[in-house]
Amino acid sequence: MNLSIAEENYIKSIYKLQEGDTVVTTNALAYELETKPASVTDMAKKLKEKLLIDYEKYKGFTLTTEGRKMALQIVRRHRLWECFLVDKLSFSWEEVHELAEELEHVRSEKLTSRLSEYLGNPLFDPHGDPIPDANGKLTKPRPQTSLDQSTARKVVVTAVTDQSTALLAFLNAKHIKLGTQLEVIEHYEYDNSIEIKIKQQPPITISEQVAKNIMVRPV
Amino acid sequence: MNLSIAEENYIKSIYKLQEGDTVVTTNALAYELETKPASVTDMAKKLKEKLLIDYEKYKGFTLTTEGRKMALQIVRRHRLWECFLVDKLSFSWEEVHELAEELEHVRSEKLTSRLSEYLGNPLFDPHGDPIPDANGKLTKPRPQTSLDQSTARKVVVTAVTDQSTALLAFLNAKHIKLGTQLEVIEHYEYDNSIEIKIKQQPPITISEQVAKNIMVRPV
DNA sequence: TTAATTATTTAGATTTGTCTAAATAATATT
DNA sequence: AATATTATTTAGACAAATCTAAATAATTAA
Repeated sequence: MNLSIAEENYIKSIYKLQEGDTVVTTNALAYELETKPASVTDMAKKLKEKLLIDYEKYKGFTLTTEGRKMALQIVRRHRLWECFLVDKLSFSWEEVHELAEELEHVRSEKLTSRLSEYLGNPLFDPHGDPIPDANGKLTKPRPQTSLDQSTARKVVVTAVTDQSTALLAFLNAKHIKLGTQLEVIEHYEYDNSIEIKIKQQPPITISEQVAKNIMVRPV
Repeated sequence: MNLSIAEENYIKSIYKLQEGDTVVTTNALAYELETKPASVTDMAKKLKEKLLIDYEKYKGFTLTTEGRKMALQIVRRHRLWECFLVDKLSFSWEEVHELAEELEHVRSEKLTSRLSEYLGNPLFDPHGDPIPDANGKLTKPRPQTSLDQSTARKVVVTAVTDQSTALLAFLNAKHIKLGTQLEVIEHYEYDNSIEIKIKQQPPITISEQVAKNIMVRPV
């Protein structure tokens, strides 16, 4: 099955939005892909035709087994390229998403497996997301909660769920990156903001909105 | 100036065919791009509009200064990716062309310069072709002649001009690659075939056609 | 349960890059 | 120089991916 770049992007986004067995709606997908609902309907017909999604008018979409397989291959390539850019070319983790978005569309099983091998067959990308193996098998994600839900005092940052430039820039300014150790000092119930301390730095306060997008694992 | 992948491929092919100041013809470009002359004419109008080529009806095309600049950037990316695939991912030099053909279209100055740096700012790609620097400056190609014109007895293979799978497979079978040392034993005037010897291997005979496509440098 | 709102789809148009078939220009041949 | 051949361009069509505006279905609220 040979997909166009556009089709790959749709499949990837449906995968991303599907989370479990949720049905993906037309509007949600249009928003995710920064396109119009009418365009999504058009593409949905094509993907159904190719047996990559289940789709009935007005009922939303879910990936078929074949579609999920495709999605996992794309995700695999995306995350491996992110590793490459960070580990080998010294990009910072907030810069790599866009580039990986392009590199992921080079479809070569041989390239992908060689790249993976070269990187030491990593299990997680720089954002902490698991990398599917060649068969599409995902390593169980590390036990993690969002910072606003965490009860532990000492935690490590394992992922950031919102990839917006705004958030990533904010975290960068505060010197918070993957692997950064945080100590939770105080949880203010009034607005759910959190006071944290990073080693050798003065404590800072983080809004609930930010805390929700920082994933952590107890140390 | 933001070019589509199709436009980039046209610019690159015109650059390739232009060699010096030759005017590129519609048919030659159509053949190179494996497309139809009518399509070439269509695209020529667009590229002229964008000031990347000089073009008058029935008179062929040449790149403008701006067009040549674009071409050199694409060529730079292509050849750097070839280096990466061979040096880092252990691909053999005859496999990398197609993959580089795709990777070259990721347009990021930062990625390109980081990649170049990571590879040690190489001056030549695995086929022996010079890599333009960030400003589009080309290193003078190494002094080389085709094997059929070479007068030296001992030579090194520096490049292969014909990238066809057939030739590359042939060379592979004979264990001839970039950097291979050859000793010219005999030049048969009858059919211009050449008898050569590779270290620790029995002598082999090579047709004029093959010899024309193997570039060598005296040792 | 009807009306209002929101979500989704359809119809028809647009852009990019391509094609075939026919027309025209340039070049080669006699 | 007239004719034949080859190269190039034009005209008109098509597929992919998108869009806007209008129509229709589903959902929510009164």
